[in-house]
Amino acid sequence: MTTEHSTRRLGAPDSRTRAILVDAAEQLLLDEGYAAVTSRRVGSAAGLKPQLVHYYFRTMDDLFVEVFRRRAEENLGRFERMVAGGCSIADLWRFNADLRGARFNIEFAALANHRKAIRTEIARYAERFRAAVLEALGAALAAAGVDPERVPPVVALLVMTGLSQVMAIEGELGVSAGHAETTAFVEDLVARLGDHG
Amino acid sequence: MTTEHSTRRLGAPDSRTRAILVDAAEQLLLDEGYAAVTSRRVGSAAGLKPQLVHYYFRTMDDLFVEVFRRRAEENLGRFERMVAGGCSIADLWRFNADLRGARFNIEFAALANHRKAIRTEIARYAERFRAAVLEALGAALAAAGVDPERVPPVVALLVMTGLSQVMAIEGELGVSAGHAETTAFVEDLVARLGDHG
DNA sequence: GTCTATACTTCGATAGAC
DNA sequence: GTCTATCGAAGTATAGAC
Repeated sequence: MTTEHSTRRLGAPDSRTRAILVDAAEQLLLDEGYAAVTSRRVGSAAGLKPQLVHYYFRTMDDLFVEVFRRRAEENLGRFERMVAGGCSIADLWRFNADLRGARFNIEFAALANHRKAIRTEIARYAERFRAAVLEALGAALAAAGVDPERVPPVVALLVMTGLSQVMAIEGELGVSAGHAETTAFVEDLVARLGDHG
Repeated sequence: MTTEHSTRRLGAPDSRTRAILVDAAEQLLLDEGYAAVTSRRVGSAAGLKPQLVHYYFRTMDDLFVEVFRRRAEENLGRFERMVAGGCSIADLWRFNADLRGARFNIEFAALANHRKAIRTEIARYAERFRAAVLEALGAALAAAGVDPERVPPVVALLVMTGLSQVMAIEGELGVSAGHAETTAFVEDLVARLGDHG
């Protein structure tokens, strides 16, 4: 994460303990927000001493970046495997509408507000993911006979992303008015596009 | 904020100093994220002693709730004044697409993740605001001749909200691919609807 | 209404023993 | 690789003088 060198020892990246710490940090982040991810609480949640966090990660930011990166890579991998087998607009919508990652995204968006290293990491991933989805969505829309002049794929992508994001955030707050209706609307639209292709 | 009573003194709600503290807290929240909103930093930013924060607010949560509530009321007031004079779909889109509140929303969405008092406050406001916008948007869509059976107003509302939200979050990260194109698309659509009505 | 003083907790991080 | 021990900084909150 950083190029400065210090005399401090650092644990191996493939360590089992290290993975456990990342698991604990991710769980804390999801359950209680990023402010709860402290070396003491991560250690405790993992059943280990907090100093081990500093043995495996130079700083807490390094730990956050690792939590993010691990999930991002996993997500990107899943997406690429789905696309490789050929995928419909409905598949793309379902992948996108997965609520599992919503809280995760909110926390990291907030974190990115004031932690430079994390913002950089998120931006890099967001662009990679964006490009991958755009390519798949463009192909799927073309197959469904949608004129890209009339509905640019990138617009459809942003609408799709925005919809699932806003429903996820509101869902967490307990506000769900119109969600069922909107989901039904999108699924109907997507099904009709599927019939065409 | 709370019904427990303690012996501690509390400053007047209409105090000038209190307003300055809320200003400072809001600025810190926007600039550096909610984790930066501590009694020490708020006091320092306001040029006052941190203990004054505790004189005006029983807990830091009370301060957060006040920051949120003040802005929410102001926002709702502005919206209602706009609607009172009659408003078009374009007006609604512009109001919604105001990026100024994006960071604010992200921070509070993250805060709501783990602070019950704040979540309750946000949910209450979100529902009020949602109802107000829905009413205005429903009327504007009807005036533009949009069939509510074909495009339910609540769906249009969620699309609108989602779009501006996702563009705001990405914009903060420095990811802006497709944003200009999407904004142009929406503005064109909205203008065409305006011509009809 | 604002201050000093202070209690107590938790934080990130490091050094060095085993 | 994991532990004990420890530092200094920062956090929330309260009591009481002025």
